[in-house]
Amino acid sequence: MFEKYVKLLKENSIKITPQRLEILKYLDENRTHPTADQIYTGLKEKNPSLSKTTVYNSVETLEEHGLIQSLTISGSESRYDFRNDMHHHFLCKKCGTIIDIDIKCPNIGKMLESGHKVEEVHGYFKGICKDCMKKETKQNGS
Amino acid sequence: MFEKYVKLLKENSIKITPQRLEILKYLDENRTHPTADQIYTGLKEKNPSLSKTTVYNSVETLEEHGLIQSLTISGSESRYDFRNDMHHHFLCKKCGTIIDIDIKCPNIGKMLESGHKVEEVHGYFKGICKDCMKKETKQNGS
DNA sequence: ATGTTAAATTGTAATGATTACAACTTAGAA
DNA sequence: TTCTAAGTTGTAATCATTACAATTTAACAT
Repeated sequence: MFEKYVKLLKENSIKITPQRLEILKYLDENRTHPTADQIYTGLKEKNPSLSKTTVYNSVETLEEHGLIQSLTISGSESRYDFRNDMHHHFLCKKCGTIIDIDIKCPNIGKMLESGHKVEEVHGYFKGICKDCMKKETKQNGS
Repeated sequence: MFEKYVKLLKENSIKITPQRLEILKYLDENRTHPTADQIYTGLKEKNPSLSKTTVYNSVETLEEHGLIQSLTISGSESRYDFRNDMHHHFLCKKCGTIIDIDIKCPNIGKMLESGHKVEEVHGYFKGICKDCMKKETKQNGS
């Protein structure tokens, strides 16, 4: 059940706690880029003793060790992504969905030459997603 | 003094107010990607009646009309950029500076084919800036 | 110039995400 | 099994942002 996450934590010398395992599992199974509050609400029922502070602490630890990624695409709250490989994101301003965009940044070469030490790369696109576009054209009858 | 900004507002059919002119001028002259609070503090002394709500309202209006850009690179607060052309940003985790990176996103072509309607593109790099790197190597004596 | 009105500004209060903190609990090493 | 540093919890504080109602004003028509 949790072997996968136990392994991940062990490999990164992070102390194993039931809360961290639950949070990792939740993020792995919910690739919707949830907020801390959504993680908390999603786990609270089956883990009544869970505290929201623990969610914040845990995602911070997991991010520091590179196990997960945090996104600031929405502006108002952080979102968390189980994927830690480089990819970009698209935020639909209409339905709020955040979609993974599987492209790598071709500018990294230039950045490495700049003299700055680059540790994170975030590519955020914002607009109206494919599905909402379809709905719009249907409504307009055009 | 303010002709440039009067022109900008007129061209975009935005009602001209002293507050909006001051805020635009501040952003033009302070290309440090200031927060709403920094704009407010920077202008408050010479404009004692200025309200922080007005700063928030104004930057929102200016952004909606495409005159300025807002950045969510830091996560905890929005930052505002007088430049509205496409460019990327680098946030130094050590000194907090946000540096303009003059590269365009070569992925836009792919995005246009994706079916999503792209209205905004944000490229955020995070790490340690050139200056802080120099200081670090000096300290280490290496 | 003056009057009119919708829009903008202001100050304060509310909200919402996140952090600080102190008491309690627990994972993992000895 | 014991010990201790680290993790968890709940509550209270903080900080950015938004809501709102009263006042003021930009811009247009007269």
